[in-house]
Amino acid sequence: MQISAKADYAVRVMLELAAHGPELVKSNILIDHQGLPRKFVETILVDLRRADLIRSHRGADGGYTLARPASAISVGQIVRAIDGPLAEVRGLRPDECEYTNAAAHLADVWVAARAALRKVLDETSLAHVLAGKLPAHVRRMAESPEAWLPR
Amino acid sequence: MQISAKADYAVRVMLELAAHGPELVKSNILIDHQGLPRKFVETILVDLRRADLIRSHRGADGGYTLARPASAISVGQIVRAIDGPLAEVRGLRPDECEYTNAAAHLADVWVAARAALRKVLDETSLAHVLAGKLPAHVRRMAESPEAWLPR
DNA sequence: AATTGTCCCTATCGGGGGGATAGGGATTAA
DNA sequence: TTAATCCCTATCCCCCCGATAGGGACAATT
Repeated sequence: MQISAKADYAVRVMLELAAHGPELVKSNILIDHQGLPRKFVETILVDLRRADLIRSHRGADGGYTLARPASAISVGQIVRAIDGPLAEVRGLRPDECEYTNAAAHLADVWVAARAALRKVLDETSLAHVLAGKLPAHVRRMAESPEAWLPR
Repeated sequence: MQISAKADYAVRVMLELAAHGPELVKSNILIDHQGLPRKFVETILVDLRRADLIRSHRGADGGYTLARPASAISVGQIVRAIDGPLAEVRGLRPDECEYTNAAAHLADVWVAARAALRKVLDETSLAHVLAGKLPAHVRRMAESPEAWLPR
């Protein structure tokens, strides 16, 4: 149940692109602004382009830009492009899991967990995060004081 | 964002224990009923005991039993005992993450995601899963048809 | 006290993947 | 032609995941 460094980096890079609007941004800018490891992020940028989340331009005056408006790209899409489907169990999607005996209803729990994640990650766009104005139900989640307590 | 095999196995073992009520259950029974790898599950049982989620008894007529009633043990507690804190980012809890520039508000998103997970996993007990009667808000999540669609 | 059945501990393994780097090739603009 | 940039492949290290082996500790029975 952890979020990979790669996915975290990917979202940060995308946010940095969103902040620069439609203009081309060089990888060095992204990397410096967020303080990320160079070569590693380069491979992430390739992944993001292949997932059609960003567009690239080579040569002098090259760079990267979002493939769509920041309001049309969700955090969930980015995480999925990098890490694969949300909340997999032993390499299976939650809905593909089959359980017997006492565990018969366990799949329902994993599916609910995935749905809960989707409600946050798929309904929060880069534009939301950039502006610091999250959707109401996400904001309520993040604002609750107990959400910030360790467990 | 995946649920480890170890955590999945742990929950299934716990459910099997819950199904047997307060009586001692031998590891072989648990393993056979759920079709799990023997030696691997033995190490999981040790972890669960150290986390004070189960009690064990050695010798002939030994076995395992829940440390508390099934209604007082949540799926979240089990997952946490096995995999560590929910939704960590680069080994840090979401609330410990610090971001700058365009990513300034990203921590809010990770915290919201964790809170969403907690709402499902921490409020669903073994008794709920065993009976197939999940808490209302979890059931609503799991029942939504789109929750079962891949993305 | 010997036996038996169970849990318990440590060590180990193969494989894979996460995080990261190196080096150079391809492309574009000037 | 040159310089800047993205792009690709390969590689590295290391840790962890999933899983196994073998034997030690313990409790009950006899």
